[in-house]
Amino acid sequence: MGRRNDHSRDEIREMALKAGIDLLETEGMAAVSARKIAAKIDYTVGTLYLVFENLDDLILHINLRTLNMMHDSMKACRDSNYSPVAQLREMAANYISFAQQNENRWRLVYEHATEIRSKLYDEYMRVSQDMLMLVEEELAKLQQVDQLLLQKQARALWGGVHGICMLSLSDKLNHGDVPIHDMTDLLIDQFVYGMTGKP
Amino acid sequence: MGRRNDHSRDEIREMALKAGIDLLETEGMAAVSARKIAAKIDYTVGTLYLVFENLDDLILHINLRTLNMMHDSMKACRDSNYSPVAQLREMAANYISFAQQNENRWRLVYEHATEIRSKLYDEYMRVSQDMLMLVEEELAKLQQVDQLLLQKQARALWGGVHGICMLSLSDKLNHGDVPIHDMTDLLIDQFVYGMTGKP
DNA sequence: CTAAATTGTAAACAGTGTTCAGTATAACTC
DNA sequence: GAGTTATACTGAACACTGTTTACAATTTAG
Repeated sequence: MGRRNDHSRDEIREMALKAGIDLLETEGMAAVSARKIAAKIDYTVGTLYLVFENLDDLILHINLRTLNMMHDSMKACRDSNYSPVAQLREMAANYISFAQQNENRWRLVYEHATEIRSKLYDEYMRVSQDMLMLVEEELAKLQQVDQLLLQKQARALWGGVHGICMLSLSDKLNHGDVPIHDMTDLLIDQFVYGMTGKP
Repeated sequence: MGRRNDHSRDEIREMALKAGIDLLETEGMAAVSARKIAAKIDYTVGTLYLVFENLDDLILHINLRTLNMMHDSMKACRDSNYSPVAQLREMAANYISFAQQNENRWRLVYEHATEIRSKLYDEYMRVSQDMLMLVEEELAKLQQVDQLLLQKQARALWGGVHGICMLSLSDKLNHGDVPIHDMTDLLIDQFVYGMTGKP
């Protein structure tokens, strides 16, 4: 066909990402393929490679958007009326319900193996860091400790919430009839109590 | 070539699993393909499908072996001289070092999406359950609580250890220079202290 | 010794990510 | 306005993937 010039590079990028996300949400992770995305936006695979380094690059962009959504959602659930513990519980509930309602997007973030250390990866880190900061913030209200311990605590606690979420989704942990929120609440309560000595 | 009859079905199964594990360990998850396994054991792909339902089935068998190794390792690190907390720390350290030393095998267990609910899946559950029992056992020594709470606690705590391990391996959490063991120790200590009220 | 049952192969199918020679068209130059 | 260059895009190819199946070779049974 040759030159069309229907859309700018950025427009094609945006269309491709939207198409990829749509495929991911409606047909699952395996459906996110170069040819399917290309077909959806009415271009050929070659064009996709003009706009993204490779499929992994495209997927990393999708994942970055997902991570940002998670961060925004966690940020939006903050309420100054909550006690720190109540706030942490709320954020965990938020994290879990996002994962449940957007399972494919959530899984792609954590199950897609990515060996590349690109600029995208730094962005990954930054957003993950930002999410942890929200946790640190609440933990800081409960005690007077140095920055390093605060970091450890936040990572340990949120790693815990993440692990419970992960294993529950894949049903590898939640075999019994224990609701997920019960477990995160328990984790947060006991962790905080162990931290402050106060119930 | 036709009929050879060099090995029994079970022998071929065993050879295929060993070859798959070897490929996994030396070349990574992506290298575990039907053709590569077949080539390694000097049979064709068709034979593999005579012995396994499909590649997913084969991978599930590999994962089951990995899970059993993890369970055995955790069981072997038990020592009656340890206090319950020390024992939990030790088991977490064991869990993590296994994951670090067998990263590809560990990742395949938790990152390979498997939708199928086969007999293999029940085995998966059983072994996971057995691992959690080891945690429950230690927690039971620290307090007098009903079975349900004990289950919740074990799942919450071990979900936590798992999450920290997972995120650390993929470097999505451990961006700072916080050692993994520090975080699991912190998690365990604070969790247990929150549980018992004793340091 | 023949016939049947089993064992394994080889090729095919439909899909995947990725690359690239070639072409159609827009944009620029004269 | 014609000719040229640069750009945008295609379509076909390559090397892979999982999976199925017709067929051939060999063992076993009768």
